[in-house]
Amino acid sequence: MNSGKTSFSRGTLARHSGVNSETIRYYEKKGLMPDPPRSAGGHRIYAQSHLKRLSFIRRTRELGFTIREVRDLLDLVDSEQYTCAEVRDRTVIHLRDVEQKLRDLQNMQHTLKSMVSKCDGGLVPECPIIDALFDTQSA
Amino acid sequence: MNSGKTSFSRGTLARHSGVNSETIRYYEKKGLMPDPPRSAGGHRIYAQSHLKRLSFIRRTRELGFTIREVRDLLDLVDSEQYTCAEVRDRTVIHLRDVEQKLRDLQNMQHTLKSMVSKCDGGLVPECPIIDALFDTQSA
DNA sequence: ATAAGGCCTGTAGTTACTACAGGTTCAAGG
DNA sequence: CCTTGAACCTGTAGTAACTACAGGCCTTAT
Repeated sequence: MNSGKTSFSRGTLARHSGVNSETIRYYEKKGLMPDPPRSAGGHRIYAQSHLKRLSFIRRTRELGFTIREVRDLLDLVDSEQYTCAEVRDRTVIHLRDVEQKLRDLQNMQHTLKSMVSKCDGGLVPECPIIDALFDTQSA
Repeated sequence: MNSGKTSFSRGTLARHSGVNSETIRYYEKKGLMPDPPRSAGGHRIYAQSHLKRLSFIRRTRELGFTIREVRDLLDLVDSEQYTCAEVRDRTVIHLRDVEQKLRDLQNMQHTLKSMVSKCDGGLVPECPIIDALFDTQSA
């Protein structure tokens, strides 16, 4: 992929970026990727800069940023008027979200574990898990 | 709410269960809640048993079970042929899912934290976060 | 008896994709 | 140069789990 090719198709971009080719079209519609140049027949033509941008999007999505957050981040970068502080602020806000989800999941894990531990896995329909879930008092 | 009322409307059920009244209709369509009896004019009429079932659904959803998993669990309970072992197995499977999500989020948290720590929050557009995200080499 | 509120139905919107159908274009091999 | 099969084009529909209408009927309290 470093073999000097300076332009490529959507499928090739997909392969090199690890993003599904339909998803590339979706990102274009959502304003994350620019409308690329087209061939005479209407096919999209991509360059290295597109690959770089798409990789940014993929990495940012993998870190759990929403499409909207990614777009805002890209808009900021595209404006060329961003400061490091702005970017950090957004990242910190996202980090807080992640940490909240983490706490929620830890609570779930705790509850599930304690339900499972109360259960002897017997062959009868007397189940502390079902009881716990049906019990109106329990949280 | 313990005031002896033996039947109530959808809105009242919603208030008592903490589930949005539109969501009750949705659960009915998805087969989690039964088609309830109706008044002469077509309004749904609910009883205590519905409140109990809906609370079960809410609690189970809060623990991160999918609609499908909740329905399967309810089908099992409704069959009255389940064993404690079956219920525990499903709960353990779900627990594994939760723990995988937990690990993913912990990775995110770690990456985000390390990006933020590399950033001095300066007023210039030279940002280690953006660099990290744009850098094709980084994971 | 009447008016305000709640309920009825079906449908559309949300997020972030993914997967077609039906038709055109590209590129490689002969 | 021509053929052919793969890849591309468009728009739309499907996924999960709700939520929010619109337009109209029912209930209930005064």
